Amino acid sequence: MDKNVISLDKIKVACRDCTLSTLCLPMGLRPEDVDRLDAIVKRNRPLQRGDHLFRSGETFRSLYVVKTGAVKTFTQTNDGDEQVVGFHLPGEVLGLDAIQDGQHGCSARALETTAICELPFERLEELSSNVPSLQHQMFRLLSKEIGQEAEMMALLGRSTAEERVASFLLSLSERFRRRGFSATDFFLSMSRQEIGSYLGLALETVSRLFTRFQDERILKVERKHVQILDIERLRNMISHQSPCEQHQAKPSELT
Amino acid sequence: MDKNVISLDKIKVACRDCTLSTLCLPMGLRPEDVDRLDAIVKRNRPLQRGDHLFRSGETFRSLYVVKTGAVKTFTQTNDGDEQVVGFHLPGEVLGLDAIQDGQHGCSARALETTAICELPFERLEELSSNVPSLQHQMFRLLSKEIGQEAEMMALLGRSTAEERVASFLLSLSERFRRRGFSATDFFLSMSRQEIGSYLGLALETVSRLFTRFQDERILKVERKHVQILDIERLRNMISHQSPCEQHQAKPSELT
DNA sequence: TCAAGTTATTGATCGAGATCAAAAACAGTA
DNA sequence: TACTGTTTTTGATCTCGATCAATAACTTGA
Repeated sequence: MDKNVISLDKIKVACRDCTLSTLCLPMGLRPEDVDRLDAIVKRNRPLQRGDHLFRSGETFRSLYVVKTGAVKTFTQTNDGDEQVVGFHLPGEVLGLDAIQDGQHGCSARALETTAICELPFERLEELSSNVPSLQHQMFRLLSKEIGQEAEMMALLGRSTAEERVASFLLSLSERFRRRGFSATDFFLSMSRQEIGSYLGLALETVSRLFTRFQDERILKVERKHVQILDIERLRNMISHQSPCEQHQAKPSELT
Repeated sequence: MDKNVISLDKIKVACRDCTLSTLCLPMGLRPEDVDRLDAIVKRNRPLQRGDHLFRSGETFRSLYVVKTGAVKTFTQTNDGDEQVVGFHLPGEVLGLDAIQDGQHGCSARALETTAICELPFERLEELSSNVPSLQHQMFRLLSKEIGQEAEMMALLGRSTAEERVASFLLSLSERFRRRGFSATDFFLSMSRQEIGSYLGLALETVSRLFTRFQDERILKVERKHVQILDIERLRNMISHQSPCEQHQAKPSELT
């Protein structure tokens, strides 16, 4: 009981005190506007592994931000099994695709115990009208999602299994780093099956690549526990799969 | 000279008189707000086939709406050749991914003679702040793009070459239909190469599938000219690739 | 501590689609 | 009208990763 209160307390951090505020919506807002945003945020009790945050087809009412833990989004394929559409780490927003027609186009469930901030969309929209910098942040947020999905399309359209797994690991690594965790030592909260589904690969292929990367001393993999031993070799995999000129690093990539 | 004036006149239709207004941003706006939107739209002279609308890396200043014609967006792959990211038909918006960091992440060039409406983004943002229904439309627009890209990811991640080409043709068909053109008889403004790049297939595979669909009396293909003879068979290709239950049509699909 | 279920690894085989190659159709131009 | 370059079609071959199958490792609960 006492323990429960404490853990709920931890979860109910105001936006202004939240460590994620640089990743999440408040970025670039004036303190008083952060407080106004804070006022509309609902902080419900955490989800347990396997709990649904929302289901495909449900009416869209809110955006959700992952605070701690991890969530996967997925749809049903024609032949019945699930197709993973994304993995969402702390500071990342879910539900953006549902604004369009007012219903969720995919389902979301927790991969582990997960705390969520809920942003009722009508109130968020209203607030955006009154706070230009919030409107701007919303546009940026949506735009970022579009850019990231386009990158993913390029990955799925063109790349080999090796490149896909390398990209996936680098993406996780970078996202953990930004959140203040180790970029080279982390736990996967999703199964090989789910990784495969997300990357358009069979789960066996994912497993084999993990094994191969381990044999090549690029990784150390122990079930869910991954250590990146040679991040440069991973980077090289996605930048020159062909014996071609090194691409010029765009300045923006250094940020 | 006279002819030129006439064609420019045709292009400079006000939003309120534009046949695309149901597809484009004005949808759901009050007439007076449409006029305010209209006031910030720049209508430059048409692009010729091969002209760039913008290039990857350029500073982002405006969104662009295709008025007539067609545009492709693409990025450079590591091994030098281009990866097509999207095809854009009349009423569709380009540049949404660039809001995020203020520079274009892909290049856009005209596939044929193309008229464009330019929407300077700063002014659009300002107007959105003052016109809640425009802000709402902007959110919907961005959200729609996210949903469509997620669908494309699913297609690229899971589907066979046959399904990809079938989906591509159905998508074009539907988009032409909405614009008042024939859904079963149209010209492709892009090459097999470009289709293949977009769908993650070799151009030879695209060509072979066109030939096969023709042999099976599903299509009639003559270079760029496509006629869909049996749209139901195309639809079946993407809904049951496996001998499984028919999926329930969502009500929203009937719209 | 054992049994049952789940998830991951490893091996063997097969096929869809890439790649290589050449011919054919077409477009632009002098 | 022939000439040059591009785009498309068609054929032959090969490869990557899917699929099938079995075992191993881990997890959970009684």
